[in-house]
Amino acid sequence: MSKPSLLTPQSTDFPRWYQDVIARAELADNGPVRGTMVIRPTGYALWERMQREVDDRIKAVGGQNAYFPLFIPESYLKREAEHVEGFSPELAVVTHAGGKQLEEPVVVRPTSETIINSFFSKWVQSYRDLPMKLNNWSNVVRWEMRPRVFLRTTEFLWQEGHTCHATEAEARAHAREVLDDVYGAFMAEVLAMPVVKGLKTARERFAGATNTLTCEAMMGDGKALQMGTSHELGQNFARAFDVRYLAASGQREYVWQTSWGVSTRMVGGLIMCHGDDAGLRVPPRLAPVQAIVLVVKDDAETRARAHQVVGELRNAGIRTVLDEQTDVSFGRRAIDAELKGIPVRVELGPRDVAAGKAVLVRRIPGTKEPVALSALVPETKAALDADQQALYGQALARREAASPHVESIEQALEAAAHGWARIAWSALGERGETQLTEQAVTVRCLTRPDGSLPDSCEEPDLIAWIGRSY
RNA sequence: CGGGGUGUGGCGCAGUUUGGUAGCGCACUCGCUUUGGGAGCGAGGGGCCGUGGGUUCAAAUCCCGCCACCCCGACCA
Repeated sequence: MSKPSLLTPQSTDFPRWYQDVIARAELADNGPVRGTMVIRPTGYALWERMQREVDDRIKAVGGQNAYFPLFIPESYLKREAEHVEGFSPELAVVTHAGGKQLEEPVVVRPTSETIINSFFSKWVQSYRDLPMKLNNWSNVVRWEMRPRVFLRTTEFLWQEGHTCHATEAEARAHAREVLDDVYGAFMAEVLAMPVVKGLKTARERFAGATNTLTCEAMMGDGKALQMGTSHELGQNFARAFDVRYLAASGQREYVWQTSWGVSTRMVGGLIMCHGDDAGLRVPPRLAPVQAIVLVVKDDAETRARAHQVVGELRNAGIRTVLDEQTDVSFGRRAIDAELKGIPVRVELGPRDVAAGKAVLVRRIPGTKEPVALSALVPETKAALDADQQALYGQALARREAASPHVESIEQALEAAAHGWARIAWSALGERGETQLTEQAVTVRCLTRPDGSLPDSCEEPDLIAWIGRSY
């Protein structure tokens, strides 16, 4: 029996491949309104795991969860000039409610800086109230021109952190702490995605920010995806919403602020970064299901042994499910597990049970080997650890191989056909950036030559990372 | 908004050039046989062919208008 290729080869038609994986792994569907997304249980489980991991890290840097309204008075958006200019084209505005026209329209939040600052102005009174670090897990709406499932949907789920600090230095340090200890660490350690952490250029900066810090990841086809972002807001919103505190000196001062977020886009990034032609590959530390025990044939002894194996794996702290639907063909079940990217599959049939063994199938390296049942737990643990590292290593190697250092705009454009390029920011400049934009290539971010995060775009000797995005 | 393309059962498509009353694969239902890599055979159910008009004895097919969606750009977590 020949096995047809599961998916379109990703090298030739990557977005199509991506859509295919999403549909066939039962992660999400398109909603009835253009650009909206319905997340299925399998996809949502990935998001839940991400939420939990990110939430833990937010709390570790002092963040507290709160909740703010979905509807924002239109006038709030208008208080910060750059902010309203940046967001107005993509706002969903409610003009009618309760059966009549509203006196003042309300917008469905595209982000919550304005509404949260209206409360900060009440809640922040003294230097003793600072720093105030709030986080809002919410949904937001941005009517984008070109939606794409998970990557850029009209409605998306995210977390948005908003903080107030007494000094500029403290705010800047916090924006960097979030980028490194919350986002960068989570992406590297859990998502197994190496990210370049850098500064956005003025052109790419968030509307209303004084600096935008970003995590950029390379996808399997060489394109770039902004995985998360952390903004220094300066005192822009503090002035617009009158967020002031009484300092120890007795002076009233405006606070210095940050805001930062990651979204369901990370689910898309995960798929496009690690997926292959057989579907998803989910890093073990993230995987909602780390191991699936598959009963090969309808046999009482095999079934009993499989239940026992599941118990042992669970006791060892491995998130495990049992598949004993022997009325569905073996191949179907094996391939479903593969498509969904479950890191380890334990196949157990009568032959294995008789031999005191099981077949350990690892999704990430694609290996398959018999393992003694007595050694199954340690072998599974070792495989999960090794494969988490391997996935990160593969992604990093791909990025390094596809990010040459170049010296001219022509060379940069050439490299951007397949991946990224690194070029001296001084050799590019804002004029060069405009020139790249005409070819749909953008400056993803600026870093120092050693890859660290610069203090500002004006620092000498910066490196511009350039590439295409979705 | 600019440039391409597509609309035909739930999904993916053929049929359109050369009009003759709709077909294939997957999925679904039932039965039997299967189950160590997307099972096989048999029997079924399901479509006023995007939409409005026109030509014709006859339109998925030809003509005119409209609408929707997709892809490539502008937007972007």
